[in-house]
Amino acid sequence: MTYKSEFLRVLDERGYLHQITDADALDAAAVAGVVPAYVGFDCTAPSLHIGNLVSIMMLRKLQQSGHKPIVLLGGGTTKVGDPSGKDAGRQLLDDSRIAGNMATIKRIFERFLVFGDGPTDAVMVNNADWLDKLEYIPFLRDIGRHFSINRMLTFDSVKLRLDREQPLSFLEFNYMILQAYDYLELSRRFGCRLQMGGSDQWGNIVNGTDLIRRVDSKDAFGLTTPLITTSDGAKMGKTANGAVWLHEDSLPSYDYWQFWRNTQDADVGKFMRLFTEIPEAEIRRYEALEGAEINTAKKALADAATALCRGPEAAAAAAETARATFEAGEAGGDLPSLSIGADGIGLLDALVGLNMAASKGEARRLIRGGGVKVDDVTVSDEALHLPGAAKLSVGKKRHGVLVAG
RNA sequence: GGAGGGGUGGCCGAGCGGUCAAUGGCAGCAGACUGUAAAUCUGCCGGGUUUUCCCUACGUUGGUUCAAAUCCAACCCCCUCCA
Repeated sequence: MTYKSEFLRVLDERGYLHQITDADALDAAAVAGVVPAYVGFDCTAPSLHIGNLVSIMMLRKLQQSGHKPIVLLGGGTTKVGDPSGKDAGRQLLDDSRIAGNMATIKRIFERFLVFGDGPTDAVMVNNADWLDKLEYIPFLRDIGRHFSINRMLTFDSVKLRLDREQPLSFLEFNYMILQAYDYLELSRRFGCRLQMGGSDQWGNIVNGTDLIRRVDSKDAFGLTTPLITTSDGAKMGKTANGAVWLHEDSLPSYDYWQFWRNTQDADVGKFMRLFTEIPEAEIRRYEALEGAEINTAKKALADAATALCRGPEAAAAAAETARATFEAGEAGGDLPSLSIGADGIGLLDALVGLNMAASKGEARRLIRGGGVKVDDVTVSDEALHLPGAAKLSVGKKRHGVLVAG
């Protein structure tokens, strides 16, 4: 369908839309005036990762098209600890850790959104502000009465668990209620009329819109994004070292750039639409490239995505390091480095020290398998001693440098 | 509270007294081929080391045994049914 509002038109064109509760009404609302909208984020870690990026970009599009983004951090729910999965012992975070995480997370958002007090400025709130104060009996009476267990049991998040005979604690069962309550609270505080999230959030979001309708007799909307997978079906966002973090303290910009550079051919266009602001016409041109030419497109993707998240300078530095390393065969300045003393260092220790191998045993295996190069020459001597500066490589992609001194 | 089933390496899942650091599969890493892609084939895939050696590991703690992931006991947790 064609949308009248800039907001939905952009989301549609760029591939962000999966489901909308009432597309026509939301479209009309977005034409008529400012729509405050929110996305909730967990704050168990000091950084968000690529999996959150679609939602972040969506908030950015929202603001760019003249609406108000609300970033909701789950300080309250984080404190309780998400009981999902089978390992019961996930540690509970204390207030100071959560506060610390929230501070760094806010810095990520500042790259994507404009915060302030204006009508379309972004705001960031913490659901601990209201969840902490809830009183059980009044909450049950005012809110709990609107939830039917029969219906809750039909939601995928619950149903799948039960069908698979996986544990589902009462606490977790209550998550959807708490999330619905968050939406109600934001509706009251900021006039929030839209909640967005990943497709797995659909049930929770719909609960929120229903609750607002029942309690306050107001219309509220929900919108979800498709689950972003790579073209071979895997969830995106993993590298050799784990999650692709958005904050530079958790993942160097060079690695961030490399993540995008290594996108599969088939995903380049999709990722450009979702994670960059390259104009559609230009994306089409990139998509038309064939064979090895598509590497140009991947570099453009990496440049643009890194510039958005890490800033143009970090992106340029990463791009230059990659160029020097891969195309000129030199050691680029952004590569991980390890300084060594006058005595030099053993090859195994160097590999471990540069995080290029998790253990000496792994380093040995890599050497035996012919995967390690020193200054571009494959080595076979595990006991090799490196006297001074050198470039180390594991495979084709992972490089590091030893710096004398 | 009662009865039954179950807890194994990042995940799934075999093993059910020695030959078990533990079959398979997935994921991951490396090699070959390429384009820092995909697919395919090959190798690796707990840690250490002076590599037919030593640690650590099959929910937890004890016990039986020359020997336990495997048997016994207690405890913890999960699932199903009953109350």
